[in-house]
Amino acid sequence: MLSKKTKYGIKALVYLARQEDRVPVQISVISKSENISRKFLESILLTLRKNGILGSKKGKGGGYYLLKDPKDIPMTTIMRLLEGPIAMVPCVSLNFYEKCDDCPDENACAVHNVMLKVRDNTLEIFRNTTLADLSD
Amino acid sequence: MLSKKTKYGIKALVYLARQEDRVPVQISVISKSENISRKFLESILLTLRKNGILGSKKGKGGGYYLLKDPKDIPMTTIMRLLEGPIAMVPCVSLNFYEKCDDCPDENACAVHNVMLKVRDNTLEIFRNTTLADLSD
DNA sequence: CATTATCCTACTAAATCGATAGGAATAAAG
DNA sequence: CTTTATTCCTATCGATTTAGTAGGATAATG
Repeated sequence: MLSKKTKYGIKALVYLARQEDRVPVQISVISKSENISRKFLESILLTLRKNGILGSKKGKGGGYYLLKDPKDIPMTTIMRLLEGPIAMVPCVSLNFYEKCDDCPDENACAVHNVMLKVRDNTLEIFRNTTLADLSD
Repeated sequence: MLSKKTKYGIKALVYLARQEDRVPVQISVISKSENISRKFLESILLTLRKNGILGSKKGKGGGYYLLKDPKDIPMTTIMRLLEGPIAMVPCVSLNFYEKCDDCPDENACAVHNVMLKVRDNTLEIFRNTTLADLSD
């Protein structure tokens, strides 16, 4: 299940992508429009900024804005940043790989093999979907 | 992320599917073979039995056994039973549907639409994969 | 009746989730 | 230079979920 953090993060990014110019948008504006707790959204936007997706400006007229063109931000990037691994088990994760304690041989593991298939399919979708696609 | 419960459950089912005859297998045998905590596995097998996947026999020579042919047990059934929804958001779930609090219009929601696509793909895989496939 | 197994309920420690609180830092406007 | 508006940052918190554990009840076998 997708966390609210990720869901809210995506919604906020879509909101920013739909802005015509790159003028900073305040947290409170997004939070009201998308029905997201202001403080919670604040922490989400902060991590997006710290990871190079958003820029920010303090003080009056400040807010957040996209640093890149929406079509250059794939879902894989957003998901990995906010949600973590895309795979359902760590042993089939590309970016968050971890060996299973209980499993002596990955290639012989039935779970491993189905989940590999699922990951490939999901990854394919996320790779081919950018923030621009979401914003249409 | 897949819970250990689901992962262990699948592994145990595969173990049972690989048995030649339908003789009951004791929890402790499976737990040792698959490196799963005995007590934890006990509770997992219990829910599988309560949901018509496994049969059980008490006392000496007792244990758990599959009630159906492995090829008649699709991953969808196992997943929904142990893990819950297959979808990443409740608003695109077939069996565990729930409306989002924050979302006034599902069809206009960017998150909804990507996740619908992901669900379709994942579902397709799980529908076409049975316990028999996992056991090969 | 003794042994061997599942059955069942309840409990628990640790982690994660979804926030919330409150002030510091900074930028703009007057 | 002061006020106001905003992000920045750290810390905390209650609820829920996860991954078990404990211990006895129940039933089948010999």
